[in-house]
Amino acid sequence: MPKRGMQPIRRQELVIAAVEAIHERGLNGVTMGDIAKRAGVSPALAHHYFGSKDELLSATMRHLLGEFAFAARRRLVDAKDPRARVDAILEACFAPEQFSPAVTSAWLAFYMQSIHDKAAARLLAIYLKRLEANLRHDLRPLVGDGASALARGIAAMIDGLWLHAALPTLHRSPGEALGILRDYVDGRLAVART
Amino acid sequence: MPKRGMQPIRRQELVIAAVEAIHERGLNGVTMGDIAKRAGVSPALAHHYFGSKDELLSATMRHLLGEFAFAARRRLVDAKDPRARVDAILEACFAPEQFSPAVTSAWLAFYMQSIHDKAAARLLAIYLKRLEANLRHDLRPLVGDGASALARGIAAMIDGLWLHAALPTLHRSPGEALGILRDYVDGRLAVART
DNA sequence: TTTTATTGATTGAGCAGTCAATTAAAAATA
DNA sequence: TATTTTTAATTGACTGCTCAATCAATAAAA
Repeated sequence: MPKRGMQPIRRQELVIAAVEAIHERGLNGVTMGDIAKRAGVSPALAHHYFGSKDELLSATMRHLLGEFAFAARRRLVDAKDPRARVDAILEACFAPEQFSPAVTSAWLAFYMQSIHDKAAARLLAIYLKRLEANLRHDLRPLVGDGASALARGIAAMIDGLWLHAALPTLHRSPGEALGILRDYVDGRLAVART
Repeated sequence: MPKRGMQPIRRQELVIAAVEAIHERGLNGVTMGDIAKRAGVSPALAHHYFGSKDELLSATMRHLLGEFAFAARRRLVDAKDPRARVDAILEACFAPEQFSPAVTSAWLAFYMQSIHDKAAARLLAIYLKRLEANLRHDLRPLVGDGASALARGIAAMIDGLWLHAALPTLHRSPGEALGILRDYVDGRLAVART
């Protein structure tokens, strides 16, 4: 039952299925069969559209990076002062779209992957550098020289909170995570004003 | 060339080799062959002493948990006031023994594993709960009701800093990580004293 | 008739786990 | 002390399974 123009639809479906499959089985535990089954197609079709498992996983990673960039940009446009811009970034990190269990653990799986995979490391480094640069830029007027260290601290805490949120045993909520992050930032800003 | 009494020695060697192999190949990418080769024995011997790959990896996880508990206890004995006790825990997390690239990425690999593996999740939950309970206990006299949230924040930041330290692209140092953590704690303590 | 979507069957590699055979130390026996 | 026996360490060869990747065949739309 072939309908024309399926390519972009199937690619999208497979990428989304990959996120969920990674959540269930882990990045290396997942098989093309898992992903294809979830997308409702045959494993052969996944190969047809992506050429290889590596390519499909790589596309999945780019998809996540793109979604986050979009969420952050959307929140940044109507944030005027530096403090609001910092908050926009924090909110983007814990918005429901970004923060479903499946999306979070796929993100973290790619973090782990980039420990020993150069290609993944390159993609992730771009994302992390940009995130820190944005934070540093907006923090500079607020804390001066401490901006760089604070940006690194915030970036680290975001990832730590994601990591803990991904562990089902701890059942942490996004709201709680945001609160902890804001307390951190407020504490540093208070010290800087002294 | 069989020498008697090799069992404990080989088990130890294999566990340490497993940590390094996990660092290079990831938890699911690693094979019994990788680990055995690094330990200088045949794959069959690894099976002989551990029965299965799962058992070897589980023993490796327990090894890491045990080493950390030891490092923390050692630093806690001569920490007198609450603030010194908090610092003892932070220092244990970033002490050179705990903080080699291989050890850090093996830790994180087990974090990821426990997203979809019940047995790993149980072990890790015990560790995390105990860490947070210790922090909370020592923070209570310093920040009162905020102790619980601050303990969670510190635990999250520790793991985030580990995660970033494991990414070779960012080349972060343990000293920097400790500085960021201490700034966080100091900021919150200053706010609490107000 | 051409092009695109789709799959079932197949291949080949890699790997966990098994087993029987080998070696040498230690213990038991003469 | 000299010997035989037992026990532990160790491995190479083998088995069976899973999975990524390929390909030829089919079906429908254009």
